[in-house]
Amino acid sequence: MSDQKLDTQVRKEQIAEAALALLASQGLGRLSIAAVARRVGLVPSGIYRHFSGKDEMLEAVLGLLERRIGEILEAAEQATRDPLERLRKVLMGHVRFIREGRAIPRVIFADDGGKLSPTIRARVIEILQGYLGRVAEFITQGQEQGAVRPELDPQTLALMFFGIVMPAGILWHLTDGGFDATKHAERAWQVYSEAIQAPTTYHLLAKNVNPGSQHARVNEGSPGERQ
Amino acid sequence: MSDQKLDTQVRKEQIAEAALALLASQGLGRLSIAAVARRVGLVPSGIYRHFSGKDEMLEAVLGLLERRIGEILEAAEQATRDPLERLRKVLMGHVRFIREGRAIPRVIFADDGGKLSPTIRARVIEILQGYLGRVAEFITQGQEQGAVRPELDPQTLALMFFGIVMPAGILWHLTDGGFDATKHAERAWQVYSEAIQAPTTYHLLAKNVNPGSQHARVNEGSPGERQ
DNA sequence: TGTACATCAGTGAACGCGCGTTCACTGATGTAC
DNA sequence: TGTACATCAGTGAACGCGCGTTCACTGATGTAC
Repeated sequence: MSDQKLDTQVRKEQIAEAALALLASQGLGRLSIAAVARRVGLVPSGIYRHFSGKDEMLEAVLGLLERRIGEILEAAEQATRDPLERLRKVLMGHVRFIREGRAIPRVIFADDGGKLSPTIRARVIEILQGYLGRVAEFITQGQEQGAVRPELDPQTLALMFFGIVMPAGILWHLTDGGFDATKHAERAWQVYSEAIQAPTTYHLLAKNVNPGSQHARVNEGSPGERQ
Repeated sequence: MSDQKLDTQVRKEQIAEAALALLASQGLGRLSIAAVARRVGLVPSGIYRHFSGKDEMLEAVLGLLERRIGEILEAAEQATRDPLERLRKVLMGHVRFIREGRAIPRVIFADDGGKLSPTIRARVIEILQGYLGRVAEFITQGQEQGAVRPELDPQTLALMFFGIVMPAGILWHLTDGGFDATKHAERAWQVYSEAIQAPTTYHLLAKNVNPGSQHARVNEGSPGERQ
């Protein structure tokens, strides 16, 4: 069945990668050893050369998922210093993942009706809370910079942010891609960002026009067009 | 196993009810004939006296679920004429259901990784869209009455509303009730309702002071206290 | 009111299926000489 | 460079389990006389 023998370290990664790809369409609970083995070109029992059992494989795939989520967050952090813009980038990153059939939301929200072992379940919670914590950090940064209303609870806003992604992902999967997740995300983002934004947002333009300035002007086009 | 023989009409309802109760902890895909039978005091094969197969049973349980959701919406409609207040009541109704371990969100969002038959999947979409449609109606009413910003898309707002309930339900289940869904719903509602509210909300008091009036005043206490 | 019968809800054994897992094996690969 | 051997990734048959489903049966219930 398999073309060649491979080092277990390489195979482990291959297997985790294959499992992650399958998660997009199957959910964590329904992911089978057989399906993963088939995708990687092995016979089901071959998986046991690299993992002691299903749970150990799931832990590997969750670790991979965690890294992928981290990558979206880091990409957003590196793309801009504006916290709101970072959040928008994260949102769009998620939507892209959904559309590409990659797993992120499916795993986290499917939750699979208690089929998961306590270990795996705890790991899912850990990843979800880690994610929400980092989104909340973006929001806190926004508050410190005066871009986000200071009276709002970052944790609540983080979960509401998640509440934009999740239903979009579910509807997208449920309708086999018929639901336009991108459009929803864009529209919802407009409502969301306006809701959390502090009344005056000079600082937002400040970074574009003159990073150090506290008093840039609003909506007057590109710097060169000033009258 | 069973104490008595019952009319199939009665049993059908019992079975659907038992299945709905189990959905809260199991999700639609993992719901087993055996578990439902046990709960209703029958042997697994006994279910087949009343339903031709699992799918027919699931259709019955989805019908019941649809009615339950309808009840929440109707209770909200009868409780008040204020569209925003109606939405708040719907939200709190959902949260109560989550806390009582009743099914609504679990079923709809679990989506169970493609395990569902096309018929059942279509039915889930139908119920979800019916629900979202009615929430969108509340929002449209709010716009007509001037309570909700007219430029916002009702469908988007409906899905964002769903985005408050869903993550709360998932976290609640995932943490075995450790997550405070009520508190989240209340905080999220504050953000959400403020975001969608039209800047001036005269009409809100109008209904309390004088249902027919277009020009009631704001924030001056009870009608008797007018100066 | 009492008896005979048809109906049909409920039973339990049995099935095929996919699953996770085990285990004795095979044979390609890398290493020691 | 060539040979002998140990290692260990990959195999395929077999298992127990829970699942949905079937089927011949049992026996309580309601009805006809």
